Amino acid sequence: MAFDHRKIEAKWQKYWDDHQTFKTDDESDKPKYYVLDMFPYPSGKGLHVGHPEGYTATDIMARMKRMKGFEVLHPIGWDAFGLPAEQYALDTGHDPAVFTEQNIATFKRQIKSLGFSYDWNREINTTDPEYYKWTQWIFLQLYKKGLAYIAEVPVNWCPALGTVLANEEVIDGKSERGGHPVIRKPMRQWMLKITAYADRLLDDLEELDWPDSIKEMQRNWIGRSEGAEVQFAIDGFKNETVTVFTTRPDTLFGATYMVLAPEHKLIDEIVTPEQKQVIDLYRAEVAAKSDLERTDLAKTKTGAFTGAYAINPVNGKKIPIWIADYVLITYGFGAIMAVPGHDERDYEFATKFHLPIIEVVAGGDLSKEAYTGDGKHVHSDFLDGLGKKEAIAKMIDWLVDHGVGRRKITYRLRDWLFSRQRYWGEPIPIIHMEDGSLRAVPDEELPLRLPKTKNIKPSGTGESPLANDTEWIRFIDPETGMKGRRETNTMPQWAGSSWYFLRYIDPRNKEKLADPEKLKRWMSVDLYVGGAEHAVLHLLYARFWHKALFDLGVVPTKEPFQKLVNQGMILGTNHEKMSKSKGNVINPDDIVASHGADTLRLYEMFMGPIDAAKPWSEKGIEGSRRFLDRVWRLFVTSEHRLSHVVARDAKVSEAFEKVYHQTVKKVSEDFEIMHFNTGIAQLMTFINEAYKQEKIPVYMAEGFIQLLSPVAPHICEEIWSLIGHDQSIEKSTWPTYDDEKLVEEQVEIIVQVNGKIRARLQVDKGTSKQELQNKAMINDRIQDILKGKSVKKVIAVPDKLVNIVAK
RNA sequence: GCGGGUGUGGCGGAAUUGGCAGACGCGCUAGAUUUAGGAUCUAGUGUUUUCCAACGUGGGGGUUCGAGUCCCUUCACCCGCACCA
Repeated sequence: MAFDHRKIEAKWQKYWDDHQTFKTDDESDKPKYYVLDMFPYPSGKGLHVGHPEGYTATDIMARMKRMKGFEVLHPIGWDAFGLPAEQYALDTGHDPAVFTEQNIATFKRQIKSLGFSYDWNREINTTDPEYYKWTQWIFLQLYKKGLAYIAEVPVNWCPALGTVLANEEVIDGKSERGGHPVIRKPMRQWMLKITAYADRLLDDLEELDWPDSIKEMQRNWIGRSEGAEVQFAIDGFKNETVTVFTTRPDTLFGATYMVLAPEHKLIDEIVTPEQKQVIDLYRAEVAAKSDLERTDLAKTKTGAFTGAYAINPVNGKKIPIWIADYVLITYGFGAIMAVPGHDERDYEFATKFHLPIIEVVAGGDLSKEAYTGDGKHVHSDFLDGLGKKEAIAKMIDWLVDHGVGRRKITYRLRDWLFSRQRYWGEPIPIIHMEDGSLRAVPDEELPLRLPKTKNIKPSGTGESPLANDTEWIRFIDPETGMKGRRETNTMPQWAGSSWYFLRYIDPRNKEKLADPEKLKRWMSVDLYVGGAEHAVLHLLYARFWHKALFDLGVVPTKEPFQKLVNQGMILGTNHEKMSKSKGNVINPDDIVASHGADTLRLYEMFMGPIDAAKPWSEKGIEGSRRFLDRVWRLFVTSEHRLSHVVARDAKVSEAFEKVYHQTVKKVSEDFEIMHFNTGIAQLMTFINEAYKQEKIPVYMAEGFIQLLSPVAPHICEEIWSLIGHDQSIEKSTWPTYDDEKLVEEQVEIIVQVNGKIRARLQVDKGTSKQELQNKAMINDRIQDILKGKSVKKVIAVPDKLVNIVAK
């Protein structure tokens, strides 16, 4: 009889709950292991099959490490603020808090049904005031350190909806809901100065055990670029200069014009009356373009001449100042010196508008294209004859000496836009006083609670719905009587997820974010598993907050996540991304009901490497179930007793004994490096062999069940108890293997002639090269093949092969 | 365009200090069992070929006694970034 997964899984899930089997002991003196899943957002749709993949991987590690003698911290919680709940609330008139609570209940039920070994005592929720109290506290620390500031920045404003939209809510310049036009509108926003940490975020990547692709993406995102800033005087304007950033100051003699971004604030001042109309027209044109169009239409360059001229500081030449949208206001100084001879974009622009192109680095053919390579400088006065590197250094020295420039590093990374004009987020604990000053809410008044309110509709002014709550925003200083108004912006979803891994360590602490001693014990996270979609934003924000907290002395490590693994996506059976519209979605609830949680866990780990994208297969999941059935039938009788095949004094062949020890070794090693698919394959091999045995010793049955238990814990607990144990298998010690049982006395050697296998030899292990060669040469078949040929060379590799080269 | 990755039987995938390609699973074939089917157990299963054998890791080239693995080149697909001066 096959095992009854419904009964057994429910039984052991209850047992684990009742016995608090997975409760983490802070007092333990075992070595620690902190294994973490990325913070789930409890969406109304519930779990999809991608969740159990990462969760099973971490659960296997957690369960195995416990059996290997580690004190394991394996927590879970809810990243529960966010847009979908607010949108649902708007659509239905319900309270997002209630909706969120229901979603969490669904997620929790689903996660529990999969039998993950979380310490549920440490469950946290970002929407819990006891949690967001500390999110607000961290914000205030950043504010006090000067890392949070208010700036006017353009946001996605939708006049029809009367609200600001997140980037992902804007599709082709229209609102995702309703298809209303969205414009870029400057608004006062809270910003976090992540750029102050750019270099450290970049440098510290080196020491992290993360996938190279993720590190590379972070490097590109930060986009550090070394060069120089150069000041250009403007002809006819004594008090104005334009500063540009360039990575190629050595080409300054080749600068034949200058380009400002259309949003550059100097344009209005310097534009000549004759050109004003052209410029205004062009700027209007650009403003009408969405970001997408601006980059999409990048094929042909556009621009307009201001009529003004800048003075090239190095040779005093007048060069025209243009504006063009290929220069971005958000990068560098929003202005460039154009060197068409040695920059492809400038070349294209200069060609189109018939601007002069001068060669200052030899080596290319400027009649065809820009030359961006290295070479000797020409037409460059004091740089002539120098290569790129020396020329850059010399030019920077010259700029510094003449007070018109200096070495400069810029970053692609911009400061973090931290405000959201939304209700369902952490309130920013700041009060705007009527005298214009800002006041931080005192620590002892935290948490600043999100008010319960019926009206979470957009305020219409671009402020968050909190502006509707006149009672909540009003503030009067009890001492001075000065009035103030609470900040109505809330925090983005990234806030709560930027530090949650710290709270798991001490989730109920009322005095502190977490006890420093406990932080010291548990940080950093030893293994962090999640999807690659968080490669940049979440992982960069969390690293930034962590470093700021490190500087404040709150946390003991400068990086939060030592090892990171991205699980690959599970595709539909048609090898395409699962989506409702394609009708290829697999619901884990259905699989748990039909095949069981153990089968789902096993199958997801067996499908392929953890980090690869893999298609789902109906037949595949059945195969995994079949394997568990085979395990069950081997060890358990139809009367639900331990099979008589398992015997204490069973004698087994050396060959089978070897398979067992090989299995312990391979599974232990493979699981340790998260090669679950190959480890499981070895478990299958063992069962295949075990089926051919008359008797199986108890210790082998136990060892096998222990090895399988991290993957399929319910069935293994059941068999473990049938073997006669009265404690959870979790409390047992991971099996060991005996190296001596693995030693081969004889090995098979292949004999090749010219690289082709012609014979096999059984020889003693460790047979010398010379002897191998002799044995190979006297082999009948080899003799046959070598007839009429002369041996040129013989390569012998002990315990592996002999290769005879013959002509 | 730039950066990163992947490419192996009918399918998912094994194999890395360069040394027996295809472990394990799915599917398929045969046998046993069964009234039958399903399930189960056992064996087989890269391609071509009567045999000997030859061929075979996206394509082409190279290094080597020996290449899925290293180098060059090329193609296809996936992911990320996208005028970053």
